[in-house]
Parts: sequence; structure tokens; C-alpha cells
Amino acid sequence: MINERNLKDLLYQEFARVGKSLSSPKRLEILDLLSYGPKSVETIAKTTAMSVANVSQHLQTLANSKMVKSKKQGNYVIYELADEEISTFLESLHSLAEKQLVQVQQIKREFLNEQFGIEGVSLPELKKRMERGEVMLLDVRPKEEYDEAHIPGAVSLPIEELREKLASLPTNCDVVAYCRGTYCLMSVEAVELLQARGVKAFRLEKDVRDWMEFEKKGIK
Amino acid sequence: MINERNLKDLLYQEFARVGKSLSSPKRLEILDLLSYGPKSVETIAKTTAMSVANVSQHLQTLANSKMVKSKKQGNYVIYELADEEISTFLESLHSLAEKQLVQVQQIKREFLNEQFGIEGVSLPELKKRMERGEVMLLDVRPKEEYDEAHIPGAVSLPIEELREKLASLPTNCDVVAYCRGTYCLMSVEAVELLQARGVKAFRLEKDVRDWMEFEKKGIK
DNA sequence: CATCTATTCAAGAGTTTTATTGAATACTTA
DNA sequence: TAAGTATTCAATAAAACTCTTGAATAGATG
Repeated sequence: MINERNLKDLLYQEFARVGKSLSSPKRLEILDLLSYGPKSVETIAKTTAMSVANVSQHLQTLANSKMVKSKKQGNYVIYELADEEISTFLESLHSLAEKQLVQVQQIKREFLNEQFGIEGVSLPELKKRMERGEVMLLDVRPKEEYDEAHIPGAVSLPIEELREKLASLPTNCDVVAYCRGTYCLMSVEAVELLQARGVKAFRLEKDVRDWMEFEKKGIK
Repeated sequence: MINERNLKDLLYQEFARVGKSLSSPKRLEILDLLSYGPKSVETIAKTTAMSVANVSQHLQTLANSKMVKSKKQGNYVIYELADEEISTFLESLHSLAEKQLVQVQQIKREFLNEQFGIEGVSLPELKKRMERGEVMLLDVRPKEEYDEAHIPGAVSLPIEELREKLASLPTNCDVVAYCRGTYCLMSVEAVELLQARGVKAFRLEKDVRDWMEFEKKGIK
């Protein structure tokens, strides 16, 4: 008879390939970034502050366990998540970590609440205010990510642009800024800049995918 | 201003703790086993064919990332999953791996379908047949796991016992056997034994948790 | 109190990861 | 075709991980 141990060993070794993809902080960061849309190796390297060679190596590990796939586009190799399910899976990993690890809660509190006294807005609240035309919604991520997907009604104004054009922006309109979710600080900076100019600005902790989730529930 | 890199580095390091838990085949096997109920270190070591010291070490890694928790009971230390959500999460890891990795599909096919020409039964089918009193449902896992949770109407007959008492079992009744799901071979062996005695026996690929999931959907 | 037992600890060897560096490759574009 | 650019490859050093072995510990039981 076939050895049960044999099956188990083979099987869990395979399962662990997925686990190994998630066992390196850097790889997790890459995966998270890719969940906001396809990116070139160079772009990933720049936004994650890693060397290109290192990113390339990690991407190959990820491709090996079928977490990402790539295609050549012009001079660039564009990587993206191999499957939508992976994005969902990453989210559940985050929520699990947030629930189980006190450390994460602490980091979150320290960096997001205490350090920046920035008022947050909830999704239903945002929707209401937008319908009434009370606020302008700002997507401060890079333009490409906005093009990939954005919250309906949002205006694209990447954080770099915001920094430059700050002086020429109107100040008479309330603003809500969002970026790549809770752990991304671009919207935090945006709100700080705007507030310093006297604009009533708020941060949306949620991101595009949260919005899509939210709308799906509403429609159901 | 606070370094965004700083936040990211800290954060993903924490997230990766969960990933690291899942990056070792042995740890995954332990987690899976624990998803069927609390177990002592010794029991885990025996069923996974690992040394006690090694299991203890892995369990400590897992406890460190808050995947499992332990309590002292008599002479034993009993470990269990720290949270029900972890069980769900493990399942989604399995389904992801099964979907993405051709290897897993191959292993499954090789070990479960080709090698054993054993007819499987689906959950709705099982329910129908049980309601009509046409089949006996056998839970061939260790007694403790049956006590922890089992499919309603199932009879506990651990595989070892089945082996011993085989000769004294009735042969005039159709049987469906189940154990720890798709990748566990105890039910396969049970079916083989029973079939060799001339009993009409079938395998249920699903397990208790699948059943619970199934019932929940039905009730909704 | 002494013994027994399940578990943990500690040290070490062997392997596997990870980031770095510099070169190689493959593809564009002028 | 030649130059340029994005990515990958290859080699290496440092760090982390995994399993084993044998001893230590803590708690239960006689």
C-alpha cells in the first residue's frame, strides 16, 4: 500500500510554497503593491526601496509558486498577481495578523493615530457627503494606479503633484484623500499638506478594493 | 516627518510572522492536524512522524506568531489553534494552492483517484441517502476527534479498531467512510478493507468542517 | 519524598534563505 | 547596426532556519 507519509510530505511541501511566498517581509510588500495593479520591476524597486536585482529575484520566487505572472511590454517586464483570489487571500492574511498580533495593532496605533491627529472618514459617510457634493475626493496614488482602478468620482492628484501644485489649489472646498489603504502614508501626507494650507482635509483609511467590496454588499 | 519606510518595514515584518508559520511543511501539517481539535505534543509527534523535540520547537514558533495556544492538562500540554479564523485561513491557503499549483493537482490525482478506484460521495448525496436510512456513516478518525466534532449521525469507528473488528462487522449495510478530508488516507484504507470483505463502501472526500459549512449554507 | 513522564531547553551541524555586486542578456530604438 | 536600457544571472558572504541529540525541568503519581 502507498505510504500515507509519502503523500503528506509531498503535499505539505507544495502547500508550503505558498507559505514561503508570504514568509519574507519584502515579498509581502511586493505582493501588496501588485494588488493595486501591474508594475514593472523598476517601479516596484523604486517604491519599495529595494535594489532591482533583489526585486527581480523575489519576483522569481513568487512566480515559481505561481503567485505572480509577467508579460513583456515594450522595454519593460510587467508583473502582476497571478489571480484575483490572491488579493483576497492577502487581505485575509492582513486581517488575521491584525487580529492575532498585538504588535501590529501597536504599530498601527503609534504611526497612524497618535502621530497624526488626522480625522478619518468612513465609507458610508464618504458616500453621503459625495452625493451631497460637499467634498472632493482625492486619489493621491500614482496616476497609473488611478487608471487601473479608482473610487468613482475621485480626482487623480498624485502626491508628488500635490506637493508641487499645492499653492495653486483652491482652499474653499473640503477634501477627502485616499491612497493604498490603512498602512500607506501618502494620504496622511496629503492631508497634512492641505491642512497646513487651511483646507479642511480628511483621510480615508480604506482603499479602492474596500470600496468595491462595500459597493458589492450594498447592491446585493 | 516619520519615515514611511520605517512603518512598512516594521509592519511587513510582523505580517511575515504569519507567513513564516506557513512556510514549513511540518508546521502546516501540525496546523492542519490541530484544526481537527486540540492535541498533546506527543500525539502530534506520533501522527506526524516527527520527533517530540522537533514538534515542541515548531509549536513554539507557532505560539510565537499567535497561531496556536496551549494549556496544561494533567501531565500533558495541550495545544490548539489560537482562533477559529485560523482554520478558515488554512482552508483558503489550501484552495489557493490547489488552484495555482499544478503539482498539487497532480499529487491529488495520482494518490487519490488513480491509485484507489474508490467511488466518492458528495455531501448532498450523503444527506439524501442518510435520510432514507440507506447508508451507515463511519467516522474513522481517532475517538477524541469524533468527540470534538463529527457529522451528525456518524458512528465512531477509528481505523485501528476497524482493522481489528473487521471480521465481526455486518456486511449487509452500505457504508460511507470519512476522516480528515481529501488528503487523509484513513478513509481510503477503511473503504479498501470493507470492500475486501464484500461490503459496499464509499469514501466521503469532505470532512466535518466541510459539512458544517454545507449545513450553514443550507440553513441560510 | 522519590520516581516517572511529558515537555522544553541548549548546542551544534547542515542546509536554505537573503541581499549585494558586477557581469550577461535580450530587447528597443535611434 | 550600434547604443542604450531593463532585467536577469551567477557568485558570494552573512544570516536564518531545521533537525538531532542529550540534558534539564516541572508537574503528577505512587
